[in-house]
Amino acid sequence: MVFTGGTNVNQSFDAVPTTLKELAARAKVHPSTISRVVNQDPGLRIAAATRMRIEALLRETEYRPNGVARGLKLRQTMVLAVVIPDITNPFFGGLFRGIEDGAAPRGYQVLLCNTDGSPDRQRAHLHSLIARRVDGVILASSFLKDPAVQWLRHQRIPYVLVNRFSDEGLDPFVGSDDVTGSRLATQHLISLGHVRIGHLAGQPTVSTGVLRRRGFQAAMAEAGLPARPELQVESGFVEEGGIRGTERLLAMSQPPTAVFAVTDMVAVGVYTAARRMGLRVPEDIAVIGYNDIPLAGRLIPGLTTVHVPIHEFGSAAARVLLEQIETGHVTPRQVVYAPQLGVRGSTVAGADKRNVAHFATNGRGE
Amino acid sequence: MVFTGGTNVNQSFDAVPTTLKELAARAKVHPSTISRVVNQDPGLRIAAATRMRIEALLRETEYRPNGVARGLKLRQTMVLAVVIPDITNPFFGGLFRGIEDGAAPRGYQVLLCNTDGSPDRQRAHLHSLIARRVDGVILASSFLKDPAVQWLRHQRIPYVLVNRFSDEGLDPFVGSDDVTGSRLATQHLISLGHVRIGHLAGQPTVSTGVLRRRGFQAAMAEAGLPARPELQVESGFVEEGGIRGTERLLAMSQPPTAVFAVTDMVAVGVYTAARRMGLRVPEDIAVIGYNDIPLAGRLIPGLTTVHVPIHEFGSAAARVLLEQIETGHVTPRQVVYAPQLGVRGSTVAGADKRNVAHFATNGRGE
DNA sequence: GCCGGCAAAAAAATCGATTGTCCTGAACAA
DNA sequence: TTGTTCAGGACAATCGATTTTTTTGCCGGC
Repeated sequence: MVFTGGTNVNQSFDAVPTTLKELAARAKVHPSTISRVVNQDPGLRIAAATRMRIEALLRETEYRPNGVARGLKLRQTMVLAVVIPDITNPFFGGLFRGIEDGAAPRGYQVLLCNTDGSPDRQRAHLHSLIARRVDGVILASSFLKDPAVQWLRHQRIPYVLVNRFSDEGLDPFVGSDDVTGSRLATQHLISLGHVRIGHLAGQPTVSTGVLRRRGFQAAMAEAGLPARPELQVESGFVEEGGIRGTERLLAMSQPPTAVFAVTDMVAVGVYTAARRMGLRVPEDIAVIGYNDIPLAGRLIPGLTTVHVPIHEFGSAAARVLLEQIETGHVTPRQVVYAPQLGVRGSTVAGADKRNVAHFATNGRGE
Repeated sequence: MVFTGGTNVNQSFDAVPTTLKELAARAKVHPSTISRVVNQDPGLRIAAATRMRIEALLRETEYRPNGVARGLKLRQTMVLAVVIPDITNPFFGGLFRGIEDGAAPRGYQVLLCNTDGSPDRQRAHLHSLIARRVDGVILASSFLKDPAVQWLRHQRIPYVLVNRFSDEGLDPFVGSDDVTGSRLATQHLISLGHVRIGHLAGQPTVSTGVLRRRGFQAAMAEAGLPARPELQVESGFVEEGGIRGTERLLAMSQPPTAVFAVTDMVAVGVYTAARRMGLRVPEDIAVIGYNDIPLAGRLIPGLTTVHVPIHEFGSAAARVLLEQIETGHVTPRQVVYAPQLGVRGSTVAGADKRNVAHFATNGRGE
């Protein structure tokens, strides 16, 4: 690393952004008058000459009211907060874009908080956010029976849970029907003739983990197949857990011929582990994931997965939140999307050639 | 989509978070006294009994000062802002984590703004951020001679440019040496015997685009090879441009045998286009990228690329920014990292087997 | 000549916290 | 007895805007 001191410009921050009071002195009117012009007060009666003078001054100085002072007086900050486990996970990247795309047109900006799955960090972030008086919170990192969510309920601040819930039906929520989705996934594997099917089951502390496992078990039972406990392995929700879980599954005397992973990232772990062990997907082991992140379509073979509208999750969450903010009421509205099966080459050899759809990111920039 | 009204709890937000004044009334002291206890005013002289009474009250009510009021009085919001093209691009995901990891331990939270590469949106975001009185801005979406950056300089607010600069040396900056990096990449291709080398060259409006192209041209010249203009194609910085650019390159009568892509995402586009045209990487076309995003190591074959410390970019940017904030001075400090070549299978067949390093994300959660 | 009525704009209160200054007793010295 | 001194808190100004309330002229009407 090269480290340069740079040219010694060394400016200090002394220039002050203009205040209403200063403008008032310049225009020889009272600050309140300017404020009304700025905010286009409907009941404002003002002499044409004065208005012109003020408007000219506003243009000249490019005056913009101090948002902090405004926030204090109006009791609204025009800031939303998003709390997620980790923005480098593509699922949350897409989710965030959905949220911002829903919030920005209405003038809101968005604070992003990563918890890394730590309840402590989640709690700390939430406390800060409430103290900051953000106008609303979108929480996508909650646990089952999450104390932080219970606390949030009592703060009487608009909030929405996304993807994961804490206590079913008690909170405003946007997500999909995880049981149905995982049943779809499992049925797909069953329909292909798989009998020994493994499940990488997330975590029992998170709703998506529990529900997707439940759907898996339901589908197995409906098909008259045994859902053997040793074939259901906790994996967390990211790649590393998928690798470990796959190693456990494939070390069994009679390993499964197919694996349903609780998320696409876990499914990526299955690919990695299979590759290390010299197994082919889907011939030696079929894999199905959940979420349909952009990466799923890029893997070779393409990852069969349960598609959920990630970006829509975000924009719907923003809608639900803004509705609460604007009406001042919290109806625990639930928006639940129906998941859909997306078949690619990780379960059906050759599917990738038929199914040429690419799930490219809309990414810009570097 | 299923849409449920939810149980009609319909609570309104009437509960008010406690204020200093209310606490003062309860403790029968003046608000200022409580404030001093909360902030552990060093020069505070207070009777033990009074202190106990106040502290008990603080614990009981879980009082936390209103951040907006505090921000107004103290002229600092403890909020930083990050402006980037698109968070769904893995490069920026990693960058953001670096920033947050650097800022959170010091008590800052971070606003995230996506511009989608639009100067208008960038300008709009910056205006809002300044009006909000964020304590500092990290800008990773700037253009060459960017009017928005020039404007930012005059706002006398702490800021740092990351990865891209606007006017070399004029602003605080964290990034890597793009010319060196792209020279490394190009020399690598040359050393493998490639003579007709194509370059997917980003955009001439962005410093990384210009500098990486310059490094490419320099390496070609140093090797006595012609850097033919028709082999240098503008591609933007994401996959779509890589696809289009590759189509143009490969449609030539004498197509290049190797391509240096300005970013890994553009290189992904090369893979996609090559695949569609039935060409193999690296046998028919060698590919090298830039940045070493996690995806690069997952592609098959693995993508040879110029490694830069993405997470470090973020944490260094946070450091530089916080230094400015805390000292109150803006030294246009430049932190420049040396890029390194990372060879994988996209240029050297078989390299993936030797080079088993995986660049997994640290992702948590869904 | 006085008053009502209205246009135009100034005043003042307020949001919630921070912080420099001032006030009140009590203890102690002269 | 009369000051001093200092501990312990109260007061008040301030940050920058918004919004309700008042004030100030000026006009016409009677």
